[in-house]
Amino acid sequence: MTKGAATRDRIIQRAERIAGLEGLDGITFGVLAAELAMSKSGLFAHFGSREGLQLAVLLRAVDRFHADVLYPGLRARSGEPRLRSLVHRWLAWERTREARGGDLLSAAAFEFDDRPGIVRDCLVTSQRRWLATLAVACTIAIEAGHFRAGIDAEAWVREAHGVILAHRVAQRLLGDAQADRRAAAAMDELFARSREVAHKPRRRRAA
Amino acid sequence: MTKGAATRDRIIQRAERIAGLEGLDGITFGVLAAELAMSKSGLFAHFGSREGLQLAVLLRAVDRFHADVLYPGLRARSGEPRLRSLVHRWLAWERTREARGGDLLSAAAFEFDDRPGIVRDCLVTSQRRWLATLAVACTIAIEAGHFRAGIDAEAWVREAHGVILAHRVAQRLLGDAQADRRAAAAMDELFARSREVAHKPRRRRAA
DNA sequence: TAATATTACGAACGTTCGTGCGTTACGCAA
DNA sequence: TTGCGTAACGCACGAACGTTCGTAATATTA
Repeated sequence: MTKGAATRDRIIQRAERIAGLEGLDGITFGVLAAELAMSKSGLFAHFGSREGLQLAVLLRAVDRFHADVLYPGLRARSGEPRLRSLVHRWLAWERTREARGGDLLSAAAFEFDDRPGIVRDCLVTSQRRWLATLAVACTIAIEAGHFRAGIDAEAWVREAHGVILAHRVAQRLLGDAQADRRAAAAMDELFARSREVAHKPRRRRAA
Repeated sequence: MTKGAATRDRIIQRAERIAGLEGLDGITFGVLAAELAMSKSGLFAHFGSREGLQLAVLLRAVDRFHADVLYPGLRARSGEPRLRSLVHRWLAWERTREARGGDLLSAAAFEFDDRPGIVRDCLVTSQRRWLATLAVACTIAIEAGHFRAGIDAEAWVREAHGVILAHRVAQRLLGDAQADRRAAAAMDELFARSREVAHKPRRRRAA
């Protein structure tokens, strides 16, 4: 059970890159076979169906997300530092556009929002869990006194989510060269605004 | 030049609905011909190419956006009221999911962010223009004293954009039944926070 | 080395895709 | 009513799609 798993890995890895650029629906056995110098059928046998391949790619992406974002982020000190760590890693993940487009997940969120199936279900589950995790972290930050009392944790998470999504559009579609910096600034602003301190007149920070 | 334009309209209208559900790439002459009880070739003749059809659909969507969001929104009183009108109409447009999925534009923003071509170019142009328009409206609101001085208009627009995008994901992918209300609340919060007033301790408004 | 499971292949299938081309039906003005 | 230009059609094409299947090659184990 070693050889098969290895090539399966190679396949998924390659497919992940395609999906990052063209979307999960851009994955086809034909081009994948050509890129990997394999036969379509040999490729097919590993997944049983196209949907199986898409699902495998999605699950792999989720695993990577956990490894790169969730787990390292959780190691930070509980409360606001942990939330900040999680969110900034999220942003960094989203930013990773080189080669294997790192943002397969949020792209799929738009691609599959109206297309029933296992892929969508899996995507919904993972997204829900991730956002819920962030909401918990936010709640802890509030209870720890790092954040102002009265903050709606779920609204906070939606706001962070919005920053992520807007960043992606700015960077990839609109070609804003400073999208990274601006998104980070927006995220910082969100944190600053949430802190439990006196309400002095705020000054803007962006250039 | 009446008969042809009429069926062309019918075609685009139908294609727009498909694109709202499946994305611009979900448009195919085959299914379109079946739905319209026409021949593929007769359909084809109206647009010259698939890309031509996609472009026509996109342009039509942009026109609708202008008619439903931009122009009515601009009629509001200059300054914060106009900005508010624009943004809430934007949200309402995005929310229109019945039948012809109203959000073709932001879906396409993710679909075409890495796919060169006329469609993408057109999309980029229209998006840039829209966001710039909002930024101008925001600037005016600042100069009119409706908004706090020191606000970064472009950052403000990005934040509103984020609310729109996060709303879409919450509504269509995650199935949040209260997505509409929450997005409107987030938008209101953004406005409240931007106003030029004393900084009293803010209370949350969401449930 | 022999036997056996795993892994990959090649060819073909039925569809559907976008796109051409020659021809027919139709709407409108003379 | 006749003529003409536009609009729509039928048909066919090459390519790519996902999928199936029988078979060859390769690993693994005895």
